[in-house]
Amino acid sequence: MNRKLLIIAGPTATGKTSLALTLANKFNGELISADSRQVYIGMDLGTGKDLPKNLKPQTSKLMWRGKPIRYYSVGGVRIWGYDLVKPDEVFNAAFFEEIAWMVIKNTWRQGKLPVLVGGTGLYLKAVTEPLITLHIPPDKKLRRSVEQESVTELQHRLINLDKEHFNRMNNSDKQNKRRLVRAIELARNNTKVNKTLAGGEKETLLAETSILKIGLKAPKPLLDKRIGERVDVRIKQGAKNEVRQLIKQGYTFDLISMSGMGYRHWKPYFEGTTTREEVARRWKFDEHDYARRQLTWFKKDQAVRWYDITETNWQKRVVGLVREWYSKLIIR
RNA sequence: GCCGAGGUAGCCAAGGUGGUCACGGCGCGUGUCUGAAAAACACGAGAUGCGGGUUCAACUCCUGCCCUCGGCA
Repeated sequence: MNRKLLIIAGPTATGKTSLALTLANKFNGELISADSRQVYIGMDLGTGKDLPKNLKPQTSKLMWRGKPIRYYSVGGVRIWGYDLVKPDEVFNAAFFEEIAWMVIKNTWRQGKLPVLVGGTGLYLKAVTEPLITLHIPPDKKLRRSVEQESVTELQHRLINLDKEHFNRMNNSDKQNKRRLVRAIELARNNTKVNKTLAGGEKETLLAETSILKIGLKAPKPLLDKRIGERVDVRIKQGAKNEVRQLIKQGYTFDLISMSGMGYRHWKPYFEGTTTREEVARRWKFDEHDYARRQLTWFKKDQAVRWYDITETNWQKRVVGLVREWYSKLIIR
């Protein structure tokens, strides 16, 4: 077996998608966007889907939850991972893992190279690493019943159920209600570990797959500048109207999909308590912080081959690296 | 020029009968992360306009200067 999977990671606004498209063209690839926000239908400008205007999605024969998975075709290259669910539907890392692997296998079947590109660290990890607890589903009833409880109450609840788990958590997570609830959820379901990919298929596939991870980065001041410009462009292109449309369609600001940047920021604006300039400002600040957290996440992955996009010829060097990897049978 | 208000971190901003060199928010920096992850959470750095006086002790009181805002001229 000689299966290959190319991964392009890095913070927002470094040009991941454009690099991925270039590489896909050169190496007969298909893109899979690993982005927790671009999965929503109708959320385009705010999430920064880099698509030509008026490009319509196409339906594939791959079925997920009874519906065909959509993809876009840009200059002959397919982009998957966009428009997977409606804004009020549930989506998460486990779902992404399922879909991503369906697409990856489909791409291989055609003799092509899957290029997983995105900034959502957990989603990339969900595809490339065996994550056991990822397959324990959320317990809605439990979540609803404890959502009002304080951090201390939740801590006690977890300590009673699984003291070891609590002790294993770090200080930050111990004070994070969302993580505590999830831990409680796991403690109550620790026998129900089931796998979405039957029979440990994912592990087998991973074992015979050669993965190359490329990371893009830029000095923070430059990155912040690019982020600022990108936000301005998206606003100019009508990010506000996109939100207005979503509201008109009945989607509300309390949805998870609407908690993303470029959406939640408009809430005070529509309520008349802030200006468009202020929205832009806040949006940019949050993007800065997001980029920082993405970097924090990816930094820990020793396998990532980093490229600074301010260095000359970085693209040529990336292409060179990919070519070498692509032509060899297996690289370890 | 006169009257009034005020000058506390990059920005907004609390404070007190003078007494561990000062609340908080934003921003900034660092980190956490296994079904919400563009979420959620943790940690950190940073300040009393300038000078003089009173006092054991002043950011807090007095005073001169500089600056800002509002009103009057």
